[in-house]
Amino acid sequence: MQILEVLIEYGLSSLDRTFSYFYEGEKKLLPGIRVLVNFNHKDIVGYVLNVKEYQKSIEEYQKESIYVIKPIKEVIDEVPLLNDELQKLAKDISDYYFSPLISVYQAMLPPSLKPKKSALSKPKISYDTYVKLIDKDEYGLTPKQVELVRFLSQNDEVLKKDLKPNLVKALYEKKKIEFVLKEKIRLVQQEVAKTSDNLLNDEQKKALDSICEEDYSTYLLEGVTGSGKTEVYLQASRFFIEKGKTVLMLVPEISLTKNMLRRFKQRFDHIAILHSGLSASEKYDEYRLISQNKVNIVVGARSAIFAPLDNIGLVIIDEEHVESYKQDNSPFYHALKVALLRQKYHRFKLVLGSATPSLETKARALKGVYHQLYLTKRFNSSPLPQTQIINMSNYSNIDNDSFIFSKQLREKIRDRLIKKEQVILLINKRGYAPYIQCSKCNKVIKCPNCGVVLTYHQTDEMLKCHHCGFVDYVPKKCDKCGNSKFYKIGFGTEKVYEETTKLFKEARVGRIDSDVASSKNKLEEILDLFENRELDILIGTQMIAKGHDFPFVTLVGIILADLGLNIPSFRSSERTFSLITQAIGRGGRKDKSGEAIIQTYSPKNYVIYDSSIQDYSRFFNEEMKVRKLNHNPPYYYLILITLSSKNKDYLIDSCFEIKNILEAKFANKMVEVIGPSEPYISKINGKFQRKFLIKYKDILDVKEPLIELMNIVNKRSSLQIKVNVDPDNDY
DNA sequence: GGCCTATTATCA
DNA sequence: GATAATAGGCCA
Repeated sequence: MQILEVLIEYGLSSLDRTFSYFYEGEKKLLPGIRVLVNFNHKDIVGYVLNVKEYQKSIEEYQKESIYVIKPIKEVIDEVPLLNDELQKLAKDISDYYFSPLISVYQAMLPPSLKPKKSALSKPKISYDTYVKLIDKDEYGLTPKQVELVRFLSQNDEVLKKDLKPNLVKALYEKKKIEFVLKEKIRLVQQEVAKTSDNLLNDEQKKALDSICEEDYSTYLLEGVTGSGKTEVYLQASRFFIEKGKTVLMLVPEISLTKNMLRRFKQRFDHIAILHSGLSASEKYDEYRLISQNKVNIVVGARSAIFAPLDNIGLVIIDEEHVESYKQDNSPFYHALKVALLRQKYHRFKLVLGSATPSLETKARALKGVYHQLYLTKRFNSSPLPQTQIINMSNYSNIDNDSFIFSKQLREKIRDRLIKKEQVILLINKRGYAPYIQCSKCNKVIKCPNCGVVLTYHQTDEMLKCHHCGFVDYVPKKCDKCGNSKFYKIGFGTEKVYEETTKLFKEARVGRIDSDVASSKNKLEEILDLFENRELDILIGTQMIAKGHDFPFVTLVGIILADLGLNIPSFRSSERTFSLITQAIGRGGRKDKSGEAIIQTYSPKNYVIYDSSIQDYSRFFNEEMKVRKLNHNPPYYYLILITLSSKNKDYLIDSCFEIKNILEAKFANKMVEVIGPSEPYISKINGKFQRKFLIKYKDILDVKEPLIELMNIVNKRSSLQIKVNVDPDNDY
């Protein structure tokens, strides 16, 4: 008799413990398999964490147990789903992110293998039948049969469905051939012509040599747009593959896997792809290819960090600063953190590539935790675009026919249209949140308590601080200049498109907005049109700023750079800097030099200025001061706690109770509790939400108190808690 | 009291 | 997360 310690498929912190079931069958069960069990009157899937063998009978065991133990209903897997490393990794992630262990397993595995009831109806392994010759004696065969036997003797194994069915049948009956089943790989990869390595410049060579050194550390490869980071990735990959190691290549989003995959296929074979754009069956097949050691390179997005590769030599995270590496639902993991955790087992090289590294990464590089590598020279030495900042609060700069365009931008667009060159117009609408600005002195209304921009809520026409919870009416008069008229700032792509077509009637204008972005085909279609110069002007949000190469773009216009600056998040400056820097880098490749126009109400703001001159170090130094002042990362670590309940009063009461509990626990520690405050989305599915932000220096000060808090909240069925460690946003 | 719905405890 | 047990609301 075996006693199984089983995790239940429900990803709840209150159920983040094992339940015991027994098994009296013949098989020797192993940790890491799935079983079907009855849990509270329902049959669901469980994940076996531990197996204990007993000589005594279940009746005897039951007598000593305080629980009534049930038998499992079914054994689902013969072999463990995950290797030793990944089983341990799941535990590390669960501990770090305060998330249920089962939800980590569910995040790690493809849909067909997830420890979840729904996985049972997901695609299974698909097989192809191959024909194999076992007896080449042609005696007594018809001419057609002889022909097939000879063909098969030339070819080892041939797909059965490619051959004539009756001939195959006849030869099978004469015992000339046998059938072999082989796992089918449903994702069809396009063939790509091979290319040889590009010559490296001195900086690239130095970076490559460092990455290939005999140690196991982490590198920040800081390289401006177009400095040839990918070529370094490729040649470093070759080094590790030739040593018999495997390589994991992460890119921030699905649309960028395509490009990166093509680059890798030009040099290598045996590559698997992992990202959420694949179908469940494709994911399952790619996953098996990896775990059976049939590939030595994996290219993918965030979840590919869980690829069951063995013997990893190199992990590359490209565009390290991009927020999509952080999952924003349970288990809230960040691919970089997972990579660092995996490094403990594999001792691989970790390379973080970026033109504008996250402040956390850059700070670590400067401290010597990561090794710093630079690529400062652009490919073909093409110059960076000339950049001009336009002050939109100066009325004389604004075009007479439009409030969106400056005179300068309109003039330059007209010039490009005449020259048959292309224009990109960027609307910085990331994490869009409307705010209020004085129409006369351009003062943005901020929170009197914490200086964060107040968000305007259309529904109740109130201004709210998403940092500390402050709420106020829209002021009658500006407290700086006494003016009584305010702008609500927050227009979108539609408005800009409308104005553009009005001002430039002859231009062919394309627009990428949320409608377009949700349909993959439509997005590609518009990008293709622009690439083929069938559009003159492309309008869009941040998604047009990255990845794509448009050699005929000689002008980039940033419509209102402040939009991203004034969102209530500690990362808004970092994001805006990165976006503007990248957008400017889009213009002027090849032989044509480019220009960029940045329209803003805050021309003196360091984010705007530093990005206009593409000076990351300068921005880093300025922004670090702000982070230090406001106790934000990388000076403090953050944990975002969201509490929710159907009962608003109960929620608010509980929040203050919790605040007291936490403050008592954190007294005399370097820990701050901020809140409760209203999150930007304050009501979801009929449940009200409030949030706390915990700022701390040492996780050991926070760990136990938070676990206790979660236990307290979990005892109250009408109150839910979500804990997000290292949140990407604090609103 | 009886019926319906909302809330809460519990799962091996 | 899903279910059964329990509490709450309303009517006759």
